[in-house]
Amino acid sequence: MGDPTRTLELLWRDSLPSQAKRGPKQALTVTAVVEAAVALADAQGLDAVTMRALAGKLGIAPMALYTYVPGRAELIDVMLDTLYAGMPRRKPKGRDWRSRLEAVAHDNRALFTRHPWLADVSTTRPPLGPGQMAKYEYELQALEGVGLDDVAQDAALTFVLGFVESSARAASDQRAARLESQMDDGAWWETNAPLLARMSDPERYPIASRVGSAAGKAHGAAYDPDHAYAFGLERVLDGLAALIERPRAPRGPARRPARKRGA
Amino acid sequence: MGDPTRTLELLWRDSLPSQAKRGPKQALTVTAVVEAAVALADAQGLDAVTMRALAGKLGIAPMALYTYVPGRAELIDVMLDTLYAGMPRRKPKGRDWRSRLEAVAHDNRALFTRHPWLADVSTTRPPLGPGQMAKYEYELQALEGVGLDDVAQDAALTFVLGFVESSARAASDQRAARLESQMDDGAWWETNAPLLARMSDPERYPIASRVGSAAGKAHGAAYDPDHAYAFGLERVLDGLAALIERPRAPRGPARRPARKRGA
DNA sequence: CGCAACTACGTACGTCGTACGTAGATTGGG
DNA sequence: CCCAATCTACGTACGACGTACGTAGTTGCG
Repeated sequence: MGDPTRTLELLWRDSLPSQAKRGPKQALTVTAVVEAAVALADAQGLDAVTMRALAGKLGIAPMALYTYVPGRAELIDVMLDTLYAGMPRRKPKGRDWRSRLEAVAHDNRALFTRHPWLADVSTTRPPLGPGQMAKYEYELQALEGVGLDDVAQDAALTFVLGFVESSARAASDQRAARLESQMDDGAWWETNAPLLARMSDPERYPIASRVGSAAGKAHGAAYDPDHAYAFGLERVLDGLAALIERPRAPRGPARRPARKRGA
Repeated sequence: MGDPTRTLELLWRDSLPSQAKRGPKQALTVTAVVEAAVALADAQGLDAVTMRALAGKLGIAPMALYTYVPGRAELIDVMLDTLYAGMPRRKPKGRDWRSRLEAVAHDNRALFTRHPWLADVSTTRPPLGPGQMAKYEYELQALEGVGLDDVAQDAALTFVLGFVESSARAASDQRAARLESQMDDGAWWETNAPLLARMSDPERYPIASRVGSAAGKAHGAAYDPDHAYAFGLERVLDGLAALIERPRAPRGPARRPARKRGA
């Protein structure tokens, strides 16, 4: 990422008092630049967002971009926050925490689906912009009033979002591998099966062979992102349920004894 | 990553029948190249593993590397598989599945700690090398005999490993941000607090302000990777427990009705 | 022995982000 | 009102990077 302070000013540019400036007016706006960059990334991936390509799309010289944005890293920061700002904000407060959290997960997954290049960006610790802020506020609502203290609330949300990002990244990795090798999973397997069969005999790897081929047959591929997401989300929510719906005990150990935290 | 078939041959190079070759013998071995690359990545990060730098370290010309490895992408594939091959393989079969899985998670986390550049690599779907294979076989043992069918066994392991990678990546992102901004969390906060205070008033973002500052105070930073890992791992295991230790019911719905899989 | 195959490597190309300097437009202060 | 301060836009250029390509030299098989 880029220089944090400079990025902060950029992110909050709309809320910031814009003092009158001396020189000529800018032909474009930061927002327009960011939107063009997002469109470019959506269409051709993050690698296609080069300063030259973006400038060409906007009809300006490459170096003119630097009057809008300090550098490529900061541009990407703003792209991310812009997307966050545009996420849906429903009001599903009436239902149970589980469906609320599920909705949060789905919305985030949808964002990764719509903008696959997000998988190439560090979304865990982006600079704190207005979009991120509003997103955080909104998503925390899903966990309000379920009996978690503030620290646990934050940790739980981080946990859910981390899972969604992780599965989105796995899906993106698979997509990239498929694109690169120019063949689908079936063709890949056909090409490499002979070699693999000779290498990975079921005697050396009995469980791996059994489980691996079972999973492969079930999904029609070595890895099924949709199934991994559906499976994982259930586990994530069940895991949080064990924390939230733990039998009320004002003090003392819960059903299971407390567990030491490993290194 | 690189060309799959060529990479496979490279990965299984030790098990493959090496037919006698015509020309002069190679001065180095693929293994030596890979080990040097790992050392370089450990010391200075994955970006520092340039073909020129690696060649310099090995005392050969940059282009000579291409006689050992088809390209940089394939080199990284082999680096990853080499690390997998060297992971510890204990025999904790006696204990319960939970501590077995916990050990698997810890071992993987330790690998990310020892080699932080792994966070920059797609570890979810690497080419199937001997290291990956042995790792898969070993880690599946933790889930043998707990009553999961083969497909669920694979999904459960993927789930656990995905979590570990996700938290490792978050930790790595934070480390990178710290390095780049040249200041620790305290200094960053001091610098940017005035700006942030003006932007993010607690009236617009009440929950975020409350929870965010509580989490910040508890960890002494905006994000605590160790806590996120400890918290998350408990949830991961609890979530799997809900699947594994589900009350035996030969057929029909479990305690909760089956859930539809979202898009 | 001769030739095919292989290693090692030097040069060079096309890509990238962006530092730097400059020309021209704009506007606030005297 | 004017000019100096200040900002925009941009051209050129630098130092990375991965790696395509061609060549010289070495080895071992037939």
